Amino acid sequence: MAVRMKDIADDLGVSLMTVSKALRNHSDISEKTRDRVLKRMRELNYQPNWIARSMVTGRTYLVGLVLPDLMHSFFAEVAKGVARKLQPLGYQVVISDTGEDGEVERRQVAVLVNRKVDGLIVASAQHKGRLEQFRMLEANQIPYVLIDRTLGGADANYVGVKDDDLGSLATEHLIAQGCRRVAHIRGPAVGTGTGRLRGYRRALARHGITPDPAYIAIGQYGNNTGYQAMQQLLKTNPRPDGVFCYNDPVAAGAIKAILDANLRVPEDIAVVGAGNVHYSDLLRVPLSTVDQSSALIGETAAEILCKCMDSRKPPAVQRIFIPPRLVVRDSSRRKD
Amino acid sequence: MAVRMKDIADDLGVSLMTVSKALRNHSDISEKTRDRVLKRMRELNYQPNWIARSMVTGRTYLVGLVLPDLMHSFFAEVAKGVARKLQPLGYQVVISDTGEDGEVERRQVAVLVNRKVDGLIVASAQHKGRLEQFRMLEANQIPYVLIDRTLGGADANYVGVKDDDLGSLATEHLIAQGCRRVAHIRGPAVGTGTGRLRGYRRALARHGITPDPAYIAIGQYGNNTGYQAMQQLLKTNPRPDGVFCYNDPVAAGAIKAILDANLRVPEDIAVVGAGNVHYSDLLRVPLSTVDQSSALIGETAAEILCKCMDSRKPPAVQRIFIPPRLVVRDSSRRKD
DNA sequence: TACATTCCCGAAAACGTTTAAGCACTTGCG
DNA sequence: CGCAAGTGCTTAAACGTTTTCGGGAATGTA
Repeated sequence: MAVRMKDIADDLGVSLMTVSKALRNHSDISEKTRDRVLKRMRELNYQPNWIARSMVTGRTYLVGLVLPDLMHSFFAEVAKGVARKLQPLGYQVVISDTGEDGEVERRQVAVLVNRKVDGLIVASAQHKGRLEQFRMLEANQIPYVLIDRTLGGADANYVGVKDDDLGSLATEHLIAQGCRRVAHIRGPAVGTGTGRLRGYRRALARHGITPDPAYIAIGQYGNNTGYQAMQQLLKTNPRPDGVFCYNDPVAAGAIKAILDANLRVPEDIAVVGAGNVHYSDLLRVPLSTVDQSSALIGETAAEILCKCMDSRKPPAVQRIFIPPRLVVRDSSRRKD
Repeated sequence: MAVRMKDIADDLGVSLMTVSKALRNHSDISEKTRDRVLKRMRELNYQPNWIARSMVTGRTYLVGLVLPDLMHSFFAEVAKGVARKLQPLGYQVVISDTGEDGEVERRQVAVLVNRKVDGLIVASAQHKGRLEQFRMLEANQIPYVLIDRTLGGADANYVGVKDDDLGSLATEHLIAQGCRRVAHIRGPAVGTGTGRLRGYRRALARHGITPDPAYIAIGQYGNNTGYQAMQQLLKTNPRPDGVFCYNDPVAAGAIKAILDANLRVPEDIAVVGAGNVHYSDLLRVPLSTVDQSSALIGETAAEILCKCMDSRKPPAVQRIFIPPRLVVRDSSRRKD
């Protein structure tokens, strides 16, 4: 069916090896012969067989991208960033959506390893300490880069924002806008959730505000998490006058709950999210948020991974922290 | 490194073929031998080498999913649906984001074919008639399923809503809500855009309303398309009292434009979108929309593709139309 | 001329699996 | 008893590349 190296070789009266070497610019081949081979390849529209090539080189030019939720546009944008860097280099990206489930993630990583991907980029949904899958990667010499979420104690490549800083930035902003009772709707107990919480606490401390435990609501991952958590916060007395939300979807839910309670945003309660998802300024109240440069995270992770895949010996571990960037919109802009 | 069939064979003193057949439940092997082999496989944690297998069978268990834009949550949800069906069957899904660019799409399809994917699911960004890539797929005997967007004249498997019906449904709804000057912000000139436009016209005709060309605005694909198109519509006199928008992001932009012009939604202008993206009811004005059952589209497409990949001879072409479903929220609900 | 070096090219083996064919031994049947 | 069919396993070849090694011809050097 498809044209093989052998076809070209027979056609030109040279050996298969000459064709193989010519294709890869091996120094062994004279310019004249190489041109002859390359010309014929173009004419016959020869396409190298990746599978046969992988079989012998051990490289597949496949990269796994493991994400907790593609529907969250933060991750979709990361994926675009990764693909933008990797595809021009000949890699294909295999995306796996784990649904924020650590066990599914573990299985998917195993499947990808079995598929012989050359490397992995992972935004892990594992809880602290569940690191077996990464030990396994290291045992198999498969390079990987963590994104968005660090894993406690993992001495691994990482690209993302420092969640402490993100939490501080958002909280400081609310305080600067005049909020004195700043609440927080926190995320799951993975690195990201606890880091942002820590930043929130730190900012409060810096301003001599003692954090009220009742002002910290837990938003499990799900659809209405922000709405429900906010309803809970509204029952406190006095109620908060500012809320820093784990992420934008949560913040959107929170705003809905506030408006449904006949309160105003930001006058009664100011809201800040995180992630700057692309619909943030289309919301009922345009949402202030902390941008994490999702595409940049994807691109940077891809670059680091490339370095690892290209070098025989694993290069020094890199941990790159992209500074969070505050995007102020109506939901936190006090008029005064 | 990894354990191979040969290792197990040597270990058990049988031939490599016995191991291979035992693994695949080939009838040639006695139950006793098979159990012995399978047991040892488990003990050694044997994982078949997909590449070697692909090399000889010609099947990769890779499926390409070509989408115009992962950031659009409609497609992200389709992707989840596809993966949910395919992964349990051992397939991996390779997603390719074309950025709504027909040329990029053509290249990506070629790359995926070269990667020897077993099948393709494509939401094509090609304009009418640019069908070479699909001819190429047919020539290579690679099964494919189109989703969301039909391609004029293509006699291919398809899963999606009938865009005419979607357009009619939305427009009929606006008319039923009392709108008399119904405008339309249309999408690009691919099947989806023209189909919805046709449905819009049909609904107007059914009610004896002659469509005013000035009420049809063109929204090229992009970020602010809905906002700009709506601004254009607001300049007409009399201005429309209802707008059916090509999709939800466009509708969100349109609502923003209306509110910025100090008009009310839905009292002054009712708005309906399409796609029911997951943030639709978090928008400034919760958005009425036409749901396209995105996950179901993905799952159905995956099922059809499986049938094609499993059978030697391509089964009869299937075109499955999923009925659009109206989701009425505030943006089109008139109080009277 | 003799010898070393460089330049092109080719033969053989390998990668891990499946497909196809075949072989020895048992069973079924008239 | 003789032959056909079935059972359980093995051997050989193939899939399309790359890696490794080596060899002949041309060129340079003494």
